[in-house]
Amino acid sequence: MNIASVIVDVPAKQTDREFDYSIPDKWINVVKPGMRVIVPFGPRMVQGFVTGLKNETELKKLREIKEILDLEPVLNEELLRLGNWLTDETMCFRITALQAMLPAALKAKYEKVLRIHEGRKELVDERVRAAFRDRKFISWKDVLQEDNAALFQKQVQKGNLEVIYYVKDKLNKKTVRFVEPLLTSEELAQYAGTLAASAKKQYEVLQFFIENPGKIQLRTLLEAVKASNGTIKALAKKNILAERDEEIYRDPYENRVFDKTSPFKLTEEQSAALRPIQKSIKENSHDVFLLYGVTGSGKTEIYLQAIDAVIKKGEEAIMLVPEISLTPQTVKRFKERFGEQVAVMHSGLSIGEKYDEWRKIHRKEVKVVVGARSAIFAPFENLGVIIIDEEHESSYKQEETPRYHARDVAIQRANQHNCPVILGSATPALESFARAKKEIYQLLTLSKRMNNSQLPQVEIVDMREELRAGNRSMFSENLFAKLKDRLQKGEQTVLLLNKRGHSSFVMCRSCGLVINCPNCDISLTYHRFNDSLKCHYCGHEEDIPKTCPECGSDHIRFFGTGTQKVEEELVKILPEARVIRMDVDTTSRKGSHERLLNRFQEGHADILLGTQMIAKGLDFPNITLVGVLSADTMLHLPDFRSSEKTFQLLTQVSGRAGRHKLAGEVVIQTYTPEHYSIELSGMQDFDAFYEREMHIRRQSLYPPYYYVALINISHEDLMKTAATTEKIAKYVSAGLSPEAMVLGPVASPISRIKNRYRYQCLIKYKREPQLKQLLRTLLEHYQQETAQNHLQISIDLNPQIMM
DNA sequence: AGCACGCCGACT
DNA sequence: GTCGGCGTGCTC
Repeated sequence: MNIASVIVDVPAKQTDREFDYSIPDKWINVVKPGMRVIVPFGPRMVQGFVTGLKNETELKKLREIKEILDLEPVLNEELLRLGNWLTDETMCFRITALQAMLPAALKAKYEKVLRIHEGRKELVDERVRAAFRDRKFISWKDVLQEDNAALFQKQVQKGNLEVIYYVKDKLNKKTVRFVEPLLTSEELAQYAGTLAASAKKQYEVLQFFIENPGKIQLRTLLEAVKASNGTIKALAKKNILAERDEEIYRDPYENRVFDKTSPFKLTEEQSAALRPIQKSIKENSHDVFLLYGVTGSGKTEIYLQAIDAVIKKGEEAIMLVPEISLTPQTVKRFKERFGEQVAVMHSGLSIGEKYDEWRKIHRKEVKVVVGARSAIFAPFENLGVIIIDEEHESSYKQEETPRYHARDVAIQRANQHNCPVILGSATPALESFARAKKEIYQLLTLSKRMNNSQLPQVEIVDMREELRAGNRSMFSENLFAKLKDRLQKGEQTVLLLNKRGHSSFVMCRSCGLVINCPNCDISLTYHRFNDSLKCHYCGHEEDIPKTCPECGSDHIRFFGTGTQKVEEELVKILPEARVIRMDVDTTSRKGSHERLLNRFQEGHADILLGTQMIAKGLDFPNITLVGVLSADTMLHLPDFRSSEKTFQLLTQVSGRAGRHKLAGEVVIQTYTPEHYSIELSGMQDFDAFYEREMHIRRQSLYPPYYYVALINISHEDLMKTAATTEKIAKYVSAGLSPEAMVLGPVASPISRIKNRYRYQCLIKYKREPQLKQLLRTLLEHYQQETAQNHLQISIDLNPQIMM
């Protein structure tokens, strides 16, 4: 086996295949599938993944693997297979799939630098030589910044300058400096006696080691003896002490003590739900369970006990949680139960921290991973269970390539490992519930809350009537009265507003002009924080115009309501209330999410005001009121799931109230109280909602009755975009069976982003075995135009959002 | 994706 | 004649 098949890190259609490399003799039996290597590719060096080994190839001449990056494969056999499955399933490049399964730290960085060719210094153009005066290497990137790039290029052509291609790891292993004595305590004491009288600090350090033998972290030592680095250095120089850097894990949860908890006693309902899961774990059978339990019904305890059973069996568990509810509170529950056996993975960690958590899994130092979507790729080898909490959450679908859904990956992996999958939710995705009803999934139901607490009382307030009654504020009489009441009682309130920023848009009252983003077809949002207008899509930022750019009038006004504005309003009407605002703006800094929640939990605030991110996972006993300021914001989005999303959000947020001893109340403000998703979420009646929504889906031919695939096309030129989409729609339509429907072309809901026009067409189908092949041919056909970046085509099978 | 190679128009 | 623009094709 002296030839390796390698997938190179060049995400392009033409390079999306294996390339063969010969393995240098010294590395035969060292190189294994799943390892990262550096290989020459054309004139440069690139990173690649070894996918297989073989003895023969059709090629006459092979180039050699230049370097091996891993001691152990980073992808095991199962994950390599999963990579192929992902590639096929999401129609991405193989390299993209492989990289998606690994932490970002393992992705290569490339650098191209120039150096004067040895012995040719005199031949180099003097202007170029001048640039090299104070350095040996010049980065090609820097050369391009300057206006004499051509000069350098010529020198390269002449062979006077050498081009070196670097492949660097993003990988940084964190090290900490340790100090340890090289002598025994007796020898140290003896030596201390010989020290000069002036070397007081050195004497103290030696005393320290006599009392505390063994290695110690340098920083701790310096603090303990109040010495400086120089003292240690001096002793090290005399070979009394040794300094050494040791690799450590960054522990995002260091300095935190988790009290060990034991399994709670389950209610009868919980036990009944856990039993079939345990059976499946015991028998290694690949079952998919849908754990359908109302908010507060104790799903987490079932997860914990299922994981416990898996650990006892010597196997491993993956626990997926939506990104926004991966709160310290959630993590705590798992750390408390399983202690050091838990790794945590979420976007709040730095690249290095994520890498360290990943390594704990890779080195089999942990048994459980709790994480967001990408944790589904945790490199465990004996999976015993995969759990997806809040399985309906759209964040389980990755919105960039590879566009995978963690639920599908979970089922695929569990199939390979012969282990069960548990999908949990109080408001399952329609697709999942339908599958449970068809007995593809096993339905487990929890209909009662724990602690015997009742589901909260929900009141729906018609804001149109409030307006008619002369109340123009954003709080209805009812909600305001209840807010005041809680304030008096010292109980807490959660207020949900599904919009960030201050106002949703800025308009001129004289001519009606709405200030739009110059690059995107979307209105700019006012941000009070720096008093500016911001585009949420391309990041464009500008000052608020003093006068209307269209008509010159100064009647510029803010419309719509954002969390910032509500906060200001609260200060006005309830000045005594202490408010914590949580949205993307206040939680962008690392750990701020946690800090705000802690403050709320500890009772330093009366009202928690926030966007969607507060709807999940909060479990605070003192919350007795939940207010939804405007339930309809999501309802009118151009998306066939908008009713489902609205129902889920309202039901979830309602579930935050009255989870413990105190009873909870919910006030939902809306302009469309008659809408079934609002009405039924008020009754917390998922089953009725399911029936109602399924009926609509059947009539309108949407999932779960039909599959959908979305093709997005973008181009700088509007006509070209429309024309190409038209052609694509025709082509797809012709290639599919008559039962399939192709809708469009239509302009995307946001018809322009970053100066590119966007069109889409939607395919609805039941069974089209040739669909993927057809789409692949389509991509191939436009390959040239997409390679030149004029045209972008993205295909999303089972899209979660229609933008 | 890069990068080389090659073909064409514009300039010393 | 040569420089540099971009279209074309290749990378084990």
